Amino acid sequence: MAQKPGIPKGTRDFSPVEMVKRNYIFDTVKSVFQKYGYMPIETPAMENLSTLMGKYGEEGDKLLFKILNSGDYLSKANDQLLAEKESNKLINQISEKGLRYDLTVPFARYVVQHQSEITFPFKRYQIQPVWRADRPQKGRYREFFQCDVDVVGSNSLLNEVELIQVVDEVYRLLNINVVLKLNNRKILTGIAEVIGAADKIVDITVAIDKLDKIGLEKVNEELASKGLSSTAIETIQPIIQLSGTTQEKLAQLKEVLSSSEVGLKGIEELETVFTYLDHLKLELEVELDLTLARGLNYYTGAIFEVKAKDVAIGSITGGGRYDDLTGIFGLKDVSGVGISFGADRIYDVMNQLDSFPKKDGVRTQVLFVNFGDEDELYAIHALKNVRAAGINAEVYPDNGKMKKQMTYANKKQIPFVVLCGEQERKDGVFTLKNMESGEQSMVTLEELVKEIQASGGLMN
RNA sequence: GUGAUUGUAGCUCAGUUGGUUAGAGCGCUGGAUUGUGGUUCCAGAGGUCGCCGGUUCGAGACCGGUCUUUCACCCCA
Repeated sequence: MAQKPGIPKGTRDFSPVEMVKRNYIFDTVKSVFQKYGYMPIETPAMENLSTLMGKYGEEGDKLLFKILNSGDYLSKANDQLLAEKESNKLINQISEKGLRYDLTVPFARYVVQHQSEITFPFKRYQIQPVWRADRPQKGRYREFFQCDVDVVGSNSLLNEVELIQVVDEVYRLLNINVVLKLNNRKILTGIAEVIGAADKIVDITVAIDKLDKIGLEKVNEELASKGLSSTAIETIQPIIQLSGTTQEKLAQLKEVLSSSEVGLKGIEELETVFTYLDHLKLELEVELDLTLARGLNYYTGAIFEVKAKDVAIGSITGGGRYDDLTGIFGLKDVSGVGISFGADRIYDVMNQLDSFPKKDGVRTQVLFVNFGDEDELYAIHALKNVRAAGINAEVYPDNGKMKKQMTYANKKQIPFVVLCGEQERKDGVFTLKNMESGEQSMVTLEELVKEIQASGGLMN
């Protein structure tokens, strides 16, 4: 009995039509990355679990896909744990590999492992799928592609500025209106310091991140429930509700954080970045947003997030600076900063806005109808010349009915069809049919090539 | 992980309080048209109603479980 085929939850097949669009996104970001001097690398889909575990917080560990050891994976398992169904404790006995959760941690691993061959600062980009075992929902998949650009081995804020330029250029090319939100983890640390709750920084950032979602009152409730005193909550009110221009916000912050060295350092960094951005006069809207926390706990400086203005789908790009990601793997004092473009969400946004280019440049421009035998030979000979002229062309592989071959051309939206049977072959010509207008004419090979090239080739 | 939601032909969906042989549109195949697609007309093929179990004389419909879809929460691209 034939079983119904299917794919795992949260994964997707991509049809030719979708791939053309996806590749357009990949090609666009790649071209920008390369323009700024970033070079490609790739890393394996699976990493050692020890590389992945503990890098994304408790929640992240849960969302890691673990791979069962090969062979008799239970043979080394502890009997007692097995009997008690202690899956969490059993994991490291039955699994030593996992699917990568993002591209940043594998990159840090790569840098440490290849440090002797790398010239710093190292600028790399990486476009590969990542996997997360959470429940799929709108704009969330279990397998999705990230397009990462990172610089490691440089503390300069010029890198932050450059990455913002990359964001600006990518989204201008893709024709998406976005706003880039900028914050600095040092400021968040400073806030926690000022209210004497340095250990609560994660709780505080998570709570204020929800401001525009659940409102001020609920945020304060959450802060209280996490054990913050009412005076502490009182102290950070002006920060949560900061308003005015960027300059005004920074000035207010300076006052509140005057007693915190890290806090002031964070403000200074932001000021520098904003000053550079002012000089560059980007079209991109850059907004200082203190409610931007981002969950990944390895960020130490700048934090970025990009949202589409016209589509509600969550962030489509995110990133930040991490001062010590390579430290865990034994390479100290290498700071890095990077951002990640979420290709799948960008795809969803562009689809909703219908902002993909109409002409894709990849589909077949002309189909040669197959009449078999000597006519077929005549066709493939001409076909070779047409292809040599840079035209995407194919011949129908079987001497099938005309109706079938024409239907094929129609379905594939091939704009031209060439008919060359006995008569044409004897006269050394071709019948060229324009599938859009229905017109057809007898032409020589040269005229055929010229006409297809002149048409721009592609209908939508 | 928590709370909802969906599943009937290749696709989109009807299917009455539980009652004979489960329907439509689109698509597909063949024909009208042996060298002409996208329009039209005619005919045909295609379904263990997601899966397992239960209630019932009788289940596509009701109940339980499971998988799947979509959505919200947590978290995140």
